[in-house]
Amino acid sequence: MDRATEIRKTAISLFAEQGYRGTSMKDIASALNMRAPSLYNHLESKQELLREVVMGTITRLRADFDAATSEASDPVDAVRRATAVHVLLHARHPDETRIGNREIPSIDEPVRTEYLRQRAEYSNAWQSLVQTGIDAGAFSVPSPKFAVFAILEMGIGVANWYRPDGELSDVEIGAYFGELALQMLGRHDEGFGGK
Amino acid sequence: MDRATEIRKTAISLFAEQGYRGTSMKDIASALNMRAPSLYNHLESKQELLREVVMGTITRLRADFDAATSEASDPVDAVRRATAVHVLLHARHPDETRIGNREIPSIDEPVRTEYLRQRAEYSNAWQSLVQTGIDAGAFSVPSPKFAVFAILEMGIGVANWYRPDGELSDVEIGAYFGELALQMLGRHDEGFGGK
DNA sequence: CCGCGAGGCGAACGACCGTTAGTATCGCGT
DNA sequence: ACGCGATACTAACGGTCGTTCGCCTCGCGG
Repeated sequence: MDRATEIRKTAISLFAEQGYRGTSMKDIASALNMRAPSLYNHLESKQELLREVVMGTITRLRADFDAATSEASDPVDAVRRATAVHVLLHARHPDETRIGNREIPSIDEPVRTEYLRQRAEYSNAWQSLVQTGIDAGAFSVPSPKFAVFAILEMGIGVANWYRPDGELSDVEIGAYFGELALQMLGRHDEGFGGK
Repeated sequence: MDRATEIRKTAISLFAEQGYRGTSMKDIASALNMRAPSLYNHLESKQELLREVVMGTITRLRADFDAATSEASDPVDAVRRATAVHVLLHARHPDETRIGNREIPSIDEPVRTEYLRQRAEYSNAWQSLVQTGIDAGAFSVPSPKFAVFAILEMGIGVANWYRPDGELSDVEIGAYFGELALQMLGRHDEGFGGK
């Protein structure tokens, strides 16, 4: 692993632990037995590190969503798969996703606006997916908009408590939360706790 | 409203919007047409403002939980009430709860450790509540621990999207999420009347 | 063996931060 | 009318920050 990659990994870890503004370039350098000015041989600015993390993560999240839903055979399967990949990304990359959720005020313009736009598009894609399911008669839910918010937020929260050595693996939690999501949407066909 | 209260309200608003470290004493003072040093006639330090917010919020959350569950007649009712007050606090105090969830790295020791301890106790109280329901045969859930995490996180998320002028009021969302929580726990008896 | 680029280093810069000290002003109780 | 407490102000201090600059060393290709 080359220096530039080491620096980025260390920065992500420290940003997640201490916050972006609570982490100095000296902190990052010290963790690699370097001095702060030496970092600038491998990057342009501290802000660049943050930008790479948050934009990379939202891009990855949207790509996973698109892949998952395009593989699905019907709306129920699509929601199950989309929830699973949403949860999986948060379980496997808790540092990156926490930074993306907590450090929004630390992102300089114009990147912050673009980042928020992409997040809104991700949320909108979910709303459309569920609406398609409702139109197809697959779901029965009093307030689909709020149900989707609930599904997304419970997946985001996985980054705060998931531990690889816990009683369920990340894949199992993804499957479990996929079923929870379908329950919350009032899935009509049979299955786990369905009506 | 006296000056001390005005300062605290302004600080909460700015901390929520820009982050604790992204907000300077000058920012707070400017919003009140003051100079930064004048703030010190009304407070001891910037950190004191943060401490008051986060400790006040977790104390309020635990008190509401205790009140809600002690009024309940059975585990199903207790979970419904506990979810409702959890959601209500996050809907009505989004700034304070967001600060409590995002600014953990900004809290100086020893307050941070004490704050995290109180959060853990709140989470533990929820786990116990649900376990009581399972023992009483009211719930059937494959992984109660993770179901509780999901319920708590989906309520925390309300602070990120709830708007007072939305299609549902905060009380309605609290009731709705209470039902979602019971679904997620695989409630055995159905409806509002209990068994 | 030489040259050169990559990458590390100390020094330093300008900006900003939280906070303190000392001073002025205003309004109220007496 | 007077004094005093509350509260605002300016000036300033010590510290930290991100970043730039110039230098030095090291290893490798020719």
